[in-house]
Amino acid sequence: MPLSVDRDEGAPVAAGSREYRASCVNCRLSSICLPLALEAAEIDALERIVQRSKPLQKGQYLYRESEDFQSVFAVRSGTLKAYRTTDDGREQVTGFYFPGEILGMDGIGNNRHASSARALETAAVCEIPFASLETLSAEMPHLQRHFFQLMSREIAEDQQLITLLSKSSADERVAALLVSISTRNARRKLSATRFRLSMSRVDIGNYLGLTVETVSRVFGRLQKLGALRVENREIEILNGDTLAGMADAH
Amino acid sequence: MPLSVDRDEGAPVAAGSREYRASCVNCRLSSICLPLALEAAEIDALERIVQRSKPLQKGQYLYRESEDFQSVFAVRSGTLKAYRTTDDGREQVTGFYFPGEILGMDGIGNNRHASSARALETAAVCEIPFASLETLSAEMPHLQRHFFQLMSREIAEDQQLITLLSKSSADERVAALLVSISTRNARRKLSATRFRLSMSRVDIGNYLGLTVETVSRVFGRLQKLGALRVENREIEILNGDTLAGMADAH
DNA sequence: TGCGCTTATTGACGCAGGTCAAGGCCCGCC
DNA sequence: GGCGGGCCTTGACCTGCGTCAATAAGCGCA
Repeated sequence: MPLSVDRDEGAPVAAGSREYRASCVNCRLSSICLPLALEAAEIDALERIVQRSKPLQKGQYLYRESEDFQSVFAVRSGTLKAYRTTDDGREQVTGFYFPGEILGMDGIGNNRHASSARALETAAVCEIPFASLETLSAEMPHLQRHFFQLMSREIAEDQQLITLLSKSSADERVAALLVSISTRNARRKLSATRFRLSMSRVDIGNYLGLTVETVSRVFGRLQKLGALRVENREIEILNGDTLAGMADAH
Repeated sequence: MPLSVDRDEGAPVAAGSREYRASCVNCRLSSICLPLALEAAEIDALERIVQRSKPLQKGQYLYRESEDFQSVFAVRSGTLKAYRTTDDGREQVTGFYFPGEILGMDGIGNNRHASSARALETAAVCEIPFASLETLSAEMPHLQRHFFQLMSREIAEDQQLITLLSKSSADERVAALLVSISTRNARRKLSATRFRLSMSRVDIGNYLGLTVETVSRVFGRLQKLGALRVENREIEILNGDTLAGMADAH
């Protein structure tokens, strides 16, 4: 039996709303996506620009590299990966995005998506047209600040990945990813110790700058150490301290 | 004889202004730092918040990791490096900043600098208090957009570095850095083919995820290939195409 | 319930780049 | 102008991870 199901995590806590327009007030992810001290009127203005689009099937694109940039997106449910393609055709996964997280911000710079994004499983997103967001930000200082902060954090996270790729061993990289997923799960009130990986070993390896084989061997090693129990894509963290220790050592 | 001297590249084109307040209108770097269609009144408002601080000596800190975040900075002259320290004391250089470029944006996310920055040689910067910038951005849509774009580009550049670290050989990494420096020099109307590296081999290696020895050997190899002439920190690019080819291959 | 495809594991082997060590050179300082 | 310390180079050796290859295990589909 799978440890988690693919439910719509962004669903309103109280059921009943059947309108199409987004309802940020009722969204249980808003504490992650919009941790803002906004007035009721402000939230209303925000909801007016946010659109819930239809769910993406596994493998479907949310946007593609070098397409016109129009919107950023908040994940409601499911997982997406973002990746860029190098001139010679290789791919580099630049991030995994879980419910409550925002993606697409790398396209603002020159009005063109700098990466592609596709669903790793059935996923739903909220679309936030960037032009509207800009207008609204000028009127709502909280919102402006919030987006500056979101982007800044994305920079800081990328720098952490840079450090990881540049300085850490295969074991440390995998440990760091698992810790990251665990932490992000906890933020969403899901289990920090048992979860199902939505990405393949190939994606993990690609993200961490490793081959599939190495990722597989690392899982084996971590399991032998007793830090982990791996069963296909189901993960159980048996010793979080060991894992955390590896993650930021070196 | 060194190929370049350490002059104040941000100096006004026309001499004579002796005021302390920044003069963006006259700054020859403004096309890089502020490529904006701003009204005279707007530029004036901007200048009022920007402060020229006293020059940094080589090795001096502009800011330190985990210090309170107050401002972002634009480089006027010289070069700075930004780096973060991992829990176990290792350093990871996350970027080099040349005249006209902006640094410090990774601190916005949680009001604390996410990295340290220090001068690689005598350097001067313009300080831009972020609180003032936010206020001004709310009034000046162009400016707001400009900063969203700047941050977005920083994300996109970090992603490029991620790809480089994850997928490229030592030769390709070094080639990519040299091409990057060359391009950025050209933007500032300096020679794209002859320049002096302001950073040590250690810094280069650290940035690119390589050891000093490897960097040194790569310089040797590139020289043997006839792509480059290296004399201590003086670089002459003899075959830009070869270099560019290596930089984005793989 | 079985077929075929994709995904994951495991082993054997090679190599790019790390590590260790030894000089040499540049440059600031007295 | 010579002394000292950091910076850079070069060589010899070693190892972690990539590569190649074979097999197994999951999963959608009929």
